[in-house]
Amino acid sequence: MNQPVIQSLTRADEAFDCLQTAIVMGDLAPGEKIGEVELCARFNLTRGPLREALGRLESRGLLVRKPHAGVKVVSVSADELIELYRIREVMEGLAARQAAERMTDAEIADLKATLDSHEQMIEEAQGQAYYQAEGDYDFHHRIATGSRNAKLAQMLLGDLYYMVRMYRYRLSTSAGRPHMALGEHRRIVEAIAQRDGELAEFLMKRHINAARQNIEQKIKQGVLTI
Amino acid sequence: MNQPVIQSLTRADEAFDCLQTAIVMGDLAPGEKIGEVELCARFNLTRGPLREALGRLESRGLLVRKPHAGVKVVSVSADELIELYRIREVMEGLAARQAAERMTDAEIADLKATLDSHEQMIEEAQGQAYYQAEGDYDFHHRIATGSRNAKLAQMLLGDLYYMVRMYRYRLSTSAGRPHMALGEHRRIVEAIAQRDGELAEFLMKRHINAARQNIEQKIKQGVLTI
DNA sequence: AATCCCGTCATTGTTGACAATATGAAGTCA
DNA sequence: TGACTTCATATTGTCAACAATGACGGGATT
Repeated sequence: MNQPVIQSLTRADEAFDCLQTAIVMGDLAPGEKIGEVELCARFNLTRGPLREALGRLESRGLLVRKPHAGVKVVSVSADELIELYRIREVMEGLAARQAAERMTDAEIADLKATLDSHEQMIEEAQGQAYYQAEGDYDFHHRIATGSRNAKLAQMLLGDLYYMVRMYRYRLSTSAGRPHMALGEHRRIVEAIAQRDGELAEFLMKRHINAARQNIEQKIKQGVLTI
Repeated sequence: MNQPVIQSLTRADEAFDCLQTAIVMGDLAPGEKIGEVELCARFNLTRGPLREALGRLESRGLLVRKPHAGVKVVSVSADELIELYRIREVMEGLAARQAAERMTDAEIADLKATLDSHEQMIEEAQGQAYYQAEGDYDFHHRIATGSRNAKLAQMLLGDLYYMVRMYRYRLSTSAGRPHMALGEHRRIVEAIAQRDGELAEFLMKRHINAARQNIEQKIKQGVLTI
């Protein structure tokens, strides 16, 4: 009766999830030097599974580890954030193209419905950038999985998005392009619905390119200091 | 005096490298189910560092692990191999474009020299596909690092190339496009030397696209059975 | 005879203790 | 006074034993 619940996960997986979300949510600030014992106490873990999780996170580029010196959360510079968007541009362009070729009609209908709910959420929670960011994440998530390209989805969902989201949370309202992004999303879905892969790729690339330029501009204005 | 040598690496790193090369070289066949104690005996390791390395490899997609059931080398289907090339196409296209914008003149000169040595190696070791494959790998490696895009290079060198090389070794002479590839390489370098990023991207994409079509054709002919 | 259940076994997951190394402070010398 | 060396400490890396879980085989029952 001591809540065995859903013990399907191993401790290392648990540690991995905890650490990853802690990093993404900003509970562990970039550049922060963290000790293993401290983390163990914080997440009720022992060092074995923790170290395994740390290894995975390092392999994914969220942590940097120097032998015998400790581990610290990766701190991405403004330039590197821009580079991330350049990568997203080409990879998500491919994802959109393949999604247009391979998504089922049901998935596309679902995607449209999702956009409707996003629109409603934006109208209701005017200015609540958080929900919008989550909606944006949801949209891109669906495209990635819809590409039916396992490795592509893994790289986008497992690597890039976590790093981007990490900065989204920290900068809170990085985007600030409320309705504009939704319109772009709609056009992309339209292209996918028409099975026009080439157009979907083009629109997606332009969409991410615009987001990058937006961030670049704000950094230049000093609004976003990283 | 017991050869301390260069102990800068930790055991887990050592284990990671051993496992990774073993997988890439085909010493551990895809689908093969491997026990931890067996691996420990094979590579003179203890289970601690080994497990950490296994975690990293799983995170990179070279292994699949089922709790309490063991770990086995990932087996990629023919379709998935093709998908890998689709990803390479867009990512290396970006790498080529950024390399054209950012590589130093010295790096470009070095790259040209590398191609000369490749040409010589191909002529000398006629038909020795191994050396050619290594030369090809070297070329793409240099472009990736030359892009000055850390994350892009990490994803290419740390994720994709290992999976592609895994199949290169297994299929031994997968390529079979000896001089053609070298010519394409030369044209790409030429575009980079002229700082024409757009052209470099286009040529690189076409280059990888051709390689993909070549493999696709051979699979269809039944020459390559995966 | 086939299927289901149960117990043993091997393998994985976890834990705590031990060894090795880098960081930091104190002391000494130029 | 400043810089270098030395030592102590805390932290990380490693190891071997313990616990838990899934897999395999034998037996009984339908």
